[in-house]
Amino acid sequence: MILHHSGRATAGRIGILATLLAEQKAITHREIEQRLPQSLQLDRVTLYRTLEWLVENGLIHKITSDDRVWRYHANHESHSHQHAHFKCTGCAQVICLDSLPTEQSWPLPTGYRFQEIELTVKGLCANCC
Amino acid sequence: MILHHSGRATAGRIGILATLLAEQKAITHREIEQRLPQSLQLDRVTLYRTLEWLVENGLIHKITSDDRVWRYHANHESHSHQHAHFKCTGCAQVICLDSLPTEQSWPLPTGYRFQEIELTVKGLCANCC
DNA sequence: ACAATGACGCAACATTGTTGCATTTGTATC
DNA sequence: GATACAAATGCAACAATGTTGCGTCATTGT
Ligand SMILES: [Mn+2]
Ligand SMILES: [Mn+2]
Ligand SMILES: [Zn+2]
Ligand SMILES: [Zn+2]
Repeated sequence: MILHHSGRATAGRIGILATLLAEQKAITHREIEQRLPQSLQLDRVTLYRTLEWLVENGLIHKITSDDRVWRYHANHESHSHQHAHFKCTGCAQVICLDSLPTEQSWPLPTGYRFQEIELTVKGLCANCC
Repeated sequence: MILHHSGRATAGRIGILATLLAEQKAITHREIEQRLPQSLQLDRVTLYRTLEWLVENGLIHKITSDDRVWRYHANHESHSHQHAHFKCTGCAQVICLDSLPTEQSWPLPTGYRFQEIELTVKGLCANCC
């Protein structure tokens, strides 16, 4: 748990990051709240702001989804900065796929500039199959 | 404007579909509301339900985004059922890319079943460059 | 110990979309 | 064309997720 970043290493930040590190999949604000220990009951807003801070400092990343809910996941070294995700259409679980969708230049209209790619594979997880 | 589908060909449905057909890019519920003619002032809920109906009947498709807003676009024959999208990080505009992201089997964990792919390229449009 | 700055908690708000239900409208049948 | 039925609409209330403002508390550097 290295927090050599702009800002303070508070109990909340450490606990939230630990929670995310302990999780294989990407989880929602709600799920994080539920997993936090009794000793770490913090306000929803603080949780939102802490997650934002962890994202800005490159310790976690967040994933958009079609259910309008952000999911958060720790930045393990195993997967690169940019990677694809899988979302189960049965249980809504989201996992990170380590394979990059290749930055093969996408044929954009002329004058358009490429920045990044966002790729989600949908299907059924092993449990929901 | 062929509406040989389950349900009625009401003024609202025809007007909304016409609005979407007249648009190059995918637009939001808000934007559709603004573009509707004076003679077609319908309730927000009706608009939501009509859009849902148009999606179910395969006349339009909707696109998820990181701003938690659905964008809708008519199903022109030019782009296939499955296609990628581009979102401008400057003006939030979304267009459909006609090139398919290839259904090359993504390496999912064992036991997982592939259903579909959702791909958004982000960058700057010609105006925002 | 003190002051400055950052983090936190609480309340209120914003946005987007959904649900229930009564009323209206379109369509098939007569 | 009138009638009956089902579908579509309008309105109000609700739900879920996330944001903003601001006063208070805690951490850190001096
Ligand atoms: Mn990920
Ligand atoms: Mn499209
Ligand atoms: Zn599942
Ligand atoms: Zn743009």
